[in-house]
Amino acid sequence: MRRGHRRQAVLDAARVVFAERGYHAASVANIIEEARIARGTFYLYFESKRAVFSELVDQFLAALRNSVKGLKIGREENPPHEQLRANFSRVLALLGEEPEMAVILLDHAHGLDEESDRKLLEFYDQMAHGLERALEAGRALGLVSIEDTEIAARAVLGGLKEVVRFLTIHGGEPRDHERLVDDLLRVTLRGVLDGPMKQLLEPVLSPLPSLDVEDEETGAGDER
Amino acid sequence: MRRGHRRQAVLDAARVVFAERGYHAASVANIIEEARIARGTFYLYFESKRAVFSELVDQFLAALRNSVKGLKIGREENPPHEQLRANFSRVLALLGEEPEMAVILLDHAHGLDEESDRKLLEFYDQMAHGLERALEAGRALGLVSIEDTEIAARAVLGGLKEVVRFLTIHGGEPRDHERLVDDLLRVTLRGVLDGPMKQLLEPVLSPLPSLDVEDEETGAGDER
Amino acid sequence: MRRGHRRQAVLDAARVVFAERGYHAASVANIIEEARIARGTFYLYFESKRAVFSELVDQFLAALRNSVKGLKIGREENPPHEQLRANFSRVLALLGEEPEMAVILLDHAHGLDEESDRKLLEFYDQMAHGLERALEAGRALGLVSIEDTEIAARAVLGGLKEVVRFLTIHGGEPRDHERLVDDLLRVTLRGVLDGPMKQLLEPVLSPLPSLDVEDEETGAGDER
Amino acid sequence: MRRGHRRQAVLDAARVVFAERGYHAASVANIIEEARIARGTFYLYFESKRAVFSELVDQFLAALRNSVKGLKIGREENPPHEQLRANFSRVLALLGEEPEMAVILLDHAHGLDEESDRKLLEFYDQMAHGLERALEAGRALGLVSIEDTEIAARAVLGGLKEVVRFLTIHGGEPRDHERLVDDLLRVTLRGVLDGPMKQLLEPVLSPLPSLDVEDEETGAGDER
DNA sequence: TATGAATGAGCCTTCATTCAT
DNA sequence: TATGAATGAAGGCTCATTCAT
Repeated sequence: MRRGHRRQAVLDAARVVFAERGYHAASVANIIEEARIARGTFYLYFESKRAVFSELVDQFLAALRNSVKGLKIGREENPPHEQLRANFSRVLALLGEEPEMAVILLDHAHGLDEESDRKLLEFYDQMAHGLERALEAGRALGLVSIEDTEIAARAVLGGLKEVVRFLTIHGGEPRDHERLVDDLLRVTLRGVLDGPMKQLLEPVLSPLPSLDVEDEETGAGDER
Repeated sequence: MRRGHRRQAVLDAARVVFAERGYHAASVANIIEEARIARGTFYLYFESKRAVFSELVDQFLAALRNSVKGLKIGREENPPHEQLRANFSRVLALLGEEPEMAVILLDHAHGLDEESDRKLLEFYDQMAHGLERALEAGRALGLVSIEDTEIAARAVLGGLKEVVRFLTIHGGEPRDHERLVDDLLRVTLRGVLDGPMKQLLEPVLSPLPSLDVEDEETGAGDER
Repeated sequence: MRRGHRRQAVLDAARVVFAERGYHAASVANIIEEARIARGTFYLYFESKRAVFSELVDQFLAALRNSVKGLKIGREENPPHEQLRANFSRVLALLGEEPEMAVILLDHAHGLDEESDRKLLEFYDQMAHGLERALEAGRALGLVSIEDTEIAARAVLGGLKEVVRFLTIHGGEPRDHERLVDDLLRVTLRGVLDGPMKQLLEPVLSPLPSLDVEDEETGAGDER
Repeated sequence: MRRGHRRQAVLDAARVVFAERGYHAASVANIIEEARIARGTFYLYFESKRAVFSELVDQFLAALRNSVKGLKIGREENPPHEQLRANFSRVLALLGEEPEMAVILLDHAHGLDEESDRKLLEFYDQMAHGLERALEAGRALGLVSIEDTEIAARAVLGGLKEVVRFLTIHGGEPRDHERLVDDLLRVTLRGVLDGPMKQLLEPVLSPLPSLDVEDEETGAGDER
């Protein structure tokens, strides 16, 4: 059996097992059983249980990174919202294709060790920063009104994550891909979008979150 | 030392240790060291390591549940968006006050056992259903346009979770509470809000997510 | 509460608990619960769990010893077999009155530590020696034919023990005391064979135990 | 090292350790030290400390059962007393060959858990029932006079057990096997009384166990 | 390269005993 | 004398990793 082939088989088995049981509950025994190899063989291809896990996560994070393109603004480029939509679509497609990795990433990749945590944090930071830059660009163009783009970016990121978790882990009813992308984009963008119509919207939006000075809800009584 | 006092001390120590290292990396040895008690004393108050963890999570979930009030619609009630804002405010305040529990809940409470997973899932389901009902109510009033309220609710929930994770775990710069609540509400509501001003907004929104028939983006470029 | 009274209460509780669960499965917690005293109180009266157990056993062994009288031969004395019968009767009565102690002695008093084992061994040795001396006296009088009186004594002792175990632990149907004593004495003194056919059997039996020189049974085929 | 070989080595070590210290005082540490294996190796072959112990006992009980043959009556069969003698001989030989198992069985196998207790009790019940059937057969043939065959069977069983205990645990002087078997058989079948004086004694003995119909001893004077 | 028996550090838990009140 | 919270030694068991074949 070709070396690379065997190695991949271990990765595949590990992915299934980790997704099913999480990092700690998954034992090397489970993995070699799934991969139908001997104990020692496992360590011929991977240094440790942690190493397989890390490789799975690293590979997948790389794929996710690759599926996200930085927004480019220019006459020849697609309009920003289309670029954003394409990113959403690719990311959701990737996660949909690899539900095991979605589970692993969302539920089991945290808190294993400093190194892994750092890498994961870095990844989400990158994603968030990408979104943030897009929002800031939007602000510069007068399309985005929200000031705290860092928070907004995290919220958008979190919305994506939770929807994926809902669909893959919670067993939510599968959605049509295009429609799902649209819905997410709408929820996301209509929240931050703004523009020349802002004035018209104000009557609707302003009563909402006490944006205005004369709004006197002191928030008192809201604490538990 | 009063019995309840000592028990609380163990809970406090456990909270710190679990937040710092996660459930598995945290040993009973760590907890009793933090609590400065003997090994046996720990088991005087808790049946097992799992039991302390569960109690921490259960208590906190209960507090979170209590901090969320179902939206009531009526003349004497506050307007829905204010009720929603109050919920956001209370939840964020609670999580802000107990950052350790936020860490535990968001990063370490998954995948420990079926029972715990079920409880956690149930909790998030409840929160999501609450939001969903609110959205559906909004739709009935013509305020909310998005159809897939289930997805929208999950997205909102995820936004909240991720922002909390960002602020407590990723070490994001702390925000002013009121402003944070406002921002989250804006991101959330402007995404789902709709109403009489919709027509005016269409020129801005319609090019976005291929809502219109004549929109010809075939989804090309979505492939990964 | 008088000191002795309280102490006795602990002993009583311990007896019940030890008989029910055995030495190891019985915890100090069980005993104090049964005695309805506090943990510390237990140690006011006894040095250790082992100490209570030892005291129970020692007391009972003493009682057993007291119930056994050495056989006296003389004109004014009862005939030996009556003295033996009386001993059997008293021992069985005592064990019957304290089934818990019978259980403890027969099933749970072995192998706890060197010291206790020695005492127990000593006790059984004494009992066996008493029987042995009786048998030897019988031999001197030509009443007892068996040569290995040590083995015979142990066999008799074992018969007694097993019958008691059967009646108290195995839940054997209770017997009428007098009849039981008689039966045990008969089995012991005359064996199980009897009846009008006894004389006829003698020719069959006598070659049995290779008492005779001309006995040619090679015993071949009996080994496994 | 062959798998079965290592497993047997663990069993051997465990047998020695359990016989020496009893079940509770024996630790897995003791066993692996005796077997000169690592901690984990022990659990490679046995599920638990209890499991090794049970296997030892179960195996030995099975061997004992196999060494006992039901008595068969018929022209071609050996006479019953020879069959009985053969059984005694085989059982004693087996116990003599495995003194550790004798110790374990007699002193340490009680009271560990319900399941084990049940099995042990069952074993002794089987042995006792075997003896009982033999006695009943004897009664039918007019060879056995004792009525309470259940008690008699237990007494015989107990005699055997105690003699084995004496020889293996109490450190009794080893006996010649054939002679020992004979002696036990004699004690069992004919009791300890014998000799030319037997006939003379009959008038003395017979009033004892109320064998005779016309015997009117009311049991007076026997009470303790 | 492949195997799987062997290893041993480490963890959770129990429970007899102590001690401050 | 009585209490019961606190103690900590000790033991059973798991499982990632190693190594001889």
